[in-house]
Amino acid sequence: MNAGRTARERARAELTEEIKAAARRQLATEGAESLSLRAISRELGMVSSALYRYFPSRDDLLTALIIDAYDALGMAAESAAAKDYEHPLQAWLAVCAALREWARTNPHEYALIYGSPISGYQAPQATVEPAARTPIVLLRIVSQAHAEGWLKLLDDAPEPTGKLPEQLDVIAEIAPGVPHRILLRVVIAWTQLFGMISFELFGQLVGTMDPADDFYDAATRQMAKFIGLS
Amino acid sequence: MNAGRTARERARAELTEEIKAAARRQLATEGAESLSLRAISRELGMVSSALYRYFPSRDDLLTALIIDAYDALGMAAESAAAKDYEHPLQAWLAVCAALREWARTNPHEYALIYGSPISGYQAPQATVEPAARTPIVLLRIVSQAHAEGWLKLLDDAPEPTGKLPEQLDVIAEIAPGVPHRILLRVVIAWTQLFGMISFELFGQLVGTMDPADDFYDAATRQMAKFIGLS
DNA sequence: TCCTTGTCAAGAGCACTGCTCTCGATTTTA
DNA sequence: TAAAATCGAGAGCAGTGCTCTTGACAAGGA
Repeated sequence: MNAGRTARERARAELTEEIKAAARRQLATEGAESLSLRAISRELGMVSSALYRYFPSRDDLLTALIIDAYDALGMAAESAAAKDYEHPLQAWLAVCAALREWARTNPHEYALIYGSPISGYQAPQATVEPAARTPIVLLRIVSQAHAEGWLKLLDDAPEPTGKLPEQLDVIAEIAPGVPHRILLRVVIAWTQLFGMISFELFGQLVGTMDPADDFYDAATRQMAKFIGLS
Repeated sequence: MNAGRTARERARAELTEEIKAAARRQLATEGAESLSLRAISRELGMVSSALYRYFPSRDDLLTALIIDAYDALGMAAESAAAKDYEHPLQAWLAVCAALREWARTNPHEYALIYGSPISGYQAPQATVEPAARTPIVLLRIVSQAHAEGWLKLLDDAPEPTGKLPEQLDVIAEIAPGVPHRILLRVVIAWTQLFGMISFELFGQLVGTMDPADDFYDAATRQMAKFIGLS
């Protein structure tokens, strides 16, 4: 990490990390929107203007935090998928559980990436790749399950039409060989998954399915079956 | 509306509406978080402090806007469901389309109610009832379809266990007689629906399923089939 | 009709925010 | 060693939510 380079560059890298750490700390207690550069600089014992040498604007700091959050979530999914499972269904369920677990542990960071976009904030291209890590994990499970002959749809899923075939072709690059009918259902399951997590975290389930443990378990199982993982 | 009452009270009611209208206007262009009381008062030609006579705090204004947004969305769903359909599936699809339509037309108001909760803002009890309008519409369609014998699950959906039975009992009050297995799937479809809308609006689909028209249509159809509306 | 009471907009002011610019001091590079 | 790049500190600007006081006005009872 600190390979060679001048003392200045090492100090800069360290301080950059310290700023992000303080920002994350503040993010956890307050909210995403009330993240204050001045409060961070105060916590770090420096003057607010000095902070702009490391992050040109508040949005740049947010972008860094967003990328870190995507990476952390992707990492959680990947390490859950890395274990050995007898059946791909177990891998699917484990990843789903890990995603929810991470979201519940870091609600504000989850809201940062899957909540409403920050006002006047445009997500830069750099966030696209880390954002793709999580859905890629899900797709790989399905892809591998398909290759090993585990997938079996129990109803006659219709063949996608319209713009869907070419859109699914893009996704098929990650999961080669998987039929479009199944890929479409994976995307549906993906939206269901994060819709469910968001609803739980954002309080939409209060009064009905909250606490959502059993609901989450049942839903992930049924959606796994929905895509052919029985 | 303006029944009787003194001139003062009528003026107050009018100004309250004007403030909300200006806030909505500002909400549409800017974002939810950058909603400024001072900007509103400037637009209305009054001094900022005067605004506090109508809304004690920014949160109170937000609460009013949230309730209005829930009501507008609920209204969109209800009027879509009010038409005559030959088959409940058509009603389901119409309501789903109306929800997406409203969300795409009023993205910031949608984000206000289904996005990340405002930092330090606690949704008051008054928002619960208007928030329930939309899911109730969906449940009524399923309930009526069940009563008329339209519902038919094509796979062997498992019977809900754990805390689910008593949680689904609460929902069953709106859709009496509908089996728990189906109710659970309606909730799953509900989370899928709003997960999909949020993903489209918040830019999570860019690069893959965007534009999402065909995906939305296919997903709503498959989820309708998932709950037994064939 | 007068007059008290309650309501109202206005203005000043506080503490906070993101951000910019300048100024010396320090470090790196040539 | 000298030039160039980088750094933290400080002042300052324009904006924010919110509070408090002041004086004007309308409503309703005597």
